[in-house]
Order: sequence, then C-alpha cells, then structure tokens
Amino acid sequence: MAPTQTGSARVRVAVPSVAERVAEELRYQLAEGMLLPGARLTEATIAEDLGVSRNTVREAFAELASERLVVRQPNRGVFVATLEAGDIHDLYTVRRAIEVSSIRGGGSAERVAAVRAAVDEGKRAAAAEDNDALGSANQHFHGAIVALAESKRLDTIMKHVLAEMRLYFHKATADAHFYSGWLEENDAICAALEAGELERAGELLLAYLNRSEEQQLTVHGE
Amino acid sequence: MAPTQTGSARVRVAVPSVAERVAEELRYQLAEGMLLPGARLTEATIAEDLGVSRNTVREAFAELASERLVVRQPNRGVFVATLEAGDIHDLYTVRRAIEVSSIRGGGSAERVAAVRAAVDEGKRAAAAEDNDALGSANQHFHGAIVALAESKRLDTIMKHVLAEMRLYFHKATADAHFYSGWLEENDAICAALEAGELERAGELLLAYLNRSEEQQLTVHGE
DNA sequence: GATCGAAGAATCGTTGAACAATTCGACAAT
DNA sequence: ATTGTCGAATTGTTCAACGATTCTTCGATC
Repeated sequence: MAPTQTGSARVRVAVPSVAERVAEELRYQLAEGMLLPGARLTEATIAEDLGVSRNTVREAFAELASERLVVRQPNRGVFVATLEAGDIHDLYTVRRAIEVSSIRGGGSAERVAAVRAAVDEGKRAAAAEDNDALGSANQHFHGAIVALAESKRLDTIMKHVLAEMRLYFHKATADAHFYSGWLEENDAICAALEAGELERAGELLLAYLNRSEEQQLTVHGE
Repeated sequence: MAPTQTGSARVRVAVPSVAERVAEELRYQLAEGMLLPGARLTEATIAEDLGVSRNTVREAFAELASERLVVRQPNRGVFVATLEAGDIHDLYTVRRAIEVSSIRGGGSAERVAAVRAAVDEGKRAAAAEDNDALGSANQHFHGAIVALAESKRLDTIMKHVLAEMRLYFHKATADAHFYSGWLEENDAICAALEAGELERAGELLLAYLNRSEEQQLTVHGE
C-alpha cells in the first residue's frame, strides 16, 4: 500500500460541503419545476427531508438568495422567487448587455467551436423531437456566447441569469419552442461569428433577444 | 385622518439582520483598507470582536464570498480576496459590457441628471483637493451610468464590481488620480449623453475603460 | 544538519438544542 | 366589520459539542 500519495498528482479534490450540496439539490428542484415560484421553503422541513441541520439549510438559503432564486422575508421565511413586474425586461437587459458585448469581442477558435457545437446540439435535439434537450441546447448556445469573453465573472452572471430563466419559464417556454425559427437563427449568428462578422453577429443576437423578450412578455401577460 | 393606510406607501421596515450588519461592517473594513487582500478572517476571532456567534459570522462570510470579496478555502478558512492573474481584465470586461450597454440605451431625464450630478460632484472634490471624495465621485459617475438602464440586476452587479475595485485598488489608485484627465472625460461623456449622441458616448466611455484598464495593469505589474 | 514523520494544537464544518422575537390563525369582544 | 388577545408555528440567533482537516512543533532518522 502506498505510504504517501506518490505518483498520483496532488489534486485538490474539494468535496462540496454539505451546504453546497443542499443548495445544489434545491437548485435542481427549482430548475425541474418541483418547487414553483411562490412556494414556501420551511427550514425545519427541508432540514429533515435532506437529513441535515437547520443551520446548514440556512447557509444554502443564503446562497440561493444571492442568486435571486429564492427571496427571504425577514421573520417570515424563504419563498421561491416570483416574477415581479419588470423582471422579464430586467433579465433581458442583463442578457443584452453581456451576450452582445461578448459576441462583439469575438473569441478563440475553441470557444467559437463550442458555440457551433451548441448549435449542432440543438439540431440533434430538434431531430429527436426532444423538447427538454432543445431547451438545454439553447441555454448552452447562449452560455457559449458569453464564454467567448473568457471572463469568470461574466460566466457566473450568465449562469445565474439562466438559472432564473429556467425557474420562471420552466414549462411556459414549450410554447415558445413551437416557433422553432430560433434554431436557424442560432445557426446564422454562429455563422456570422465564424466569419468574423462580429458586428453583424451582435445585431442578429440583439434582434433575437428583443424578440424573445417580447414573446415572454406576451406569454406572461404584462 | 385616513381610516386605513391611504396615501403612504406600505413600506417594509425590515431591520437588517445581525448577519447582514456583520457583512456590512466587514464590507466597510474591506473598502477602507483595514482588511487587506490575503488577510485571514478567523471565524472565532471576528465572532468575538463583533459580539456575535460563529454561525452568524458564517452567514456573513457566505454573503461576502458570493460577492467575491473573500474566498473560502475548505477546511482552511476565509481570506480576503487577492488579485489573481487576469482579474483586472476580467473586471474591466464586466464593466465594458454593462456600462457601455447601459449608456448606449440612454435613460430618463432624471437618470441623466444623476450622471451630471456625479460629474459635478467630481469637480467639487477636485476643487477641494479631496482625493477620497474624488474616488467616490468617480464611482458614483459610473454607477449612475449603469443606473440609466433601470435594471435591479445590473445595479447590483455593478455594486459588486465597484466593491471589488475598492478592495483591490484602494490606495494604489491615488497614482492614477494624478492623471486627472478623466474629470474632463467624464464631462465629455455626460455631455454626449445629454445631447443624445449615445453612440458617441458609448465610444468615449469604452475608450476610457480601456485606458483605465491599461493603467491598472501597469500599476499592478502584469 | 536537513528531511521526514508523528503527536498536538488550532480551526473549520456540522450538528443539536435552546430561547427570544416575530408572525400567523383563530376566536372572542366591542 | 374592526379590534384585541391568546397560542401555535417559524424564524433569528446563540451556545456547546465533536469529528475532520490543516497547521505547527518537535523529535527521530539518515
């Protein structure tokens, strides 16, 4: 038996803390629609369900609150975030800022290839008529666009924005997918990017985001 | 007298929780340079110093970590964030994305007036040769630009970015202020904004951010 | 004398229990 | 119908404890 860790690289394995795993589980349930907007999250209940202490649940809540997935009401409890007036516009304002800026900056060949890969992923999902996979592919596409900028901070911001969108537009977007024109649109955006026509790629992306916002606004009457 | 609460808005008083106040205090000390990058923050020590429990300190840490002001190293402790390679570029990438996008969208007369007010604030600080006030005014200027977009989310993102910049460039920016050209630059940007020349305002702002990044890069040898 | 390893101290991660403060719901009184 | 009161439920916070991990010290070995 090896007395010390010879040979194998000394990797920081960093097992996620319990609080982190609780947050992860809740994020999953939020994205999957098991916890709907407005639902109350009682500390004691969740602590018992997941077999952890209340304090740990509390830490997880703090994390989710910082991501705007839940809202803390002092002395009242934690609730799954609900769509307030202006939130849709707000989310798309953030997306326009960081996605358009990212695509206008271009990116390395690898990053561009990742965008292309997301486009293909969408096409496969469409061919397989897998609606869930379609949604994921679209998120990968936009995530890959932001990844062009190679910015840790923009990446996490985008991650949080997409998590919010999953929460709010969970199944409602099934309708939006009926208009499957965005698949070809993604392709066109990606093509412009690959051709180095960054300005045009930015315009196309902006147009997409504006239209997408309008769609969501009509679906969620506002 | 009104029988029910007619007229006055129903405000949630919401006394900040203890954890929130602890986070606020630490944020203050970080911005003020009392806690320098790399410094270790021991839970027990801070708990005792501020007269709160370790668990409460923990919650405050979680909040600060989500803002990237401190870094958690599992089982090792919490440290004031340090400037890693690429962080300066990263921060300016975020600023370029949200500031330029915001100014290009223009804003209401009130919001534009707020930008102008920040410019004037800077001029007064310069006249009074108050270096601290100069730094604050500059931050208010850029905060006001993002506020043009009227987006909660962009506002908090910008708040976090500025907090990071205060942490890293606390006193080092005193040098950068020697080149006081940015005062007139802010004025020019604001003028373009007021004149509705949004495209040009965006260009000016972008140029400023690029130059500012380079300055910081040279100051913090990289 | 430098390297290695093992015992011990310090700190973190997490738990469980406790208690005051606040909110909520029901029920009675005006 | 509004107000007031009481009790139950939940949150905010503290405290004490313990295993696990990291850091430090200090010998032992080569």
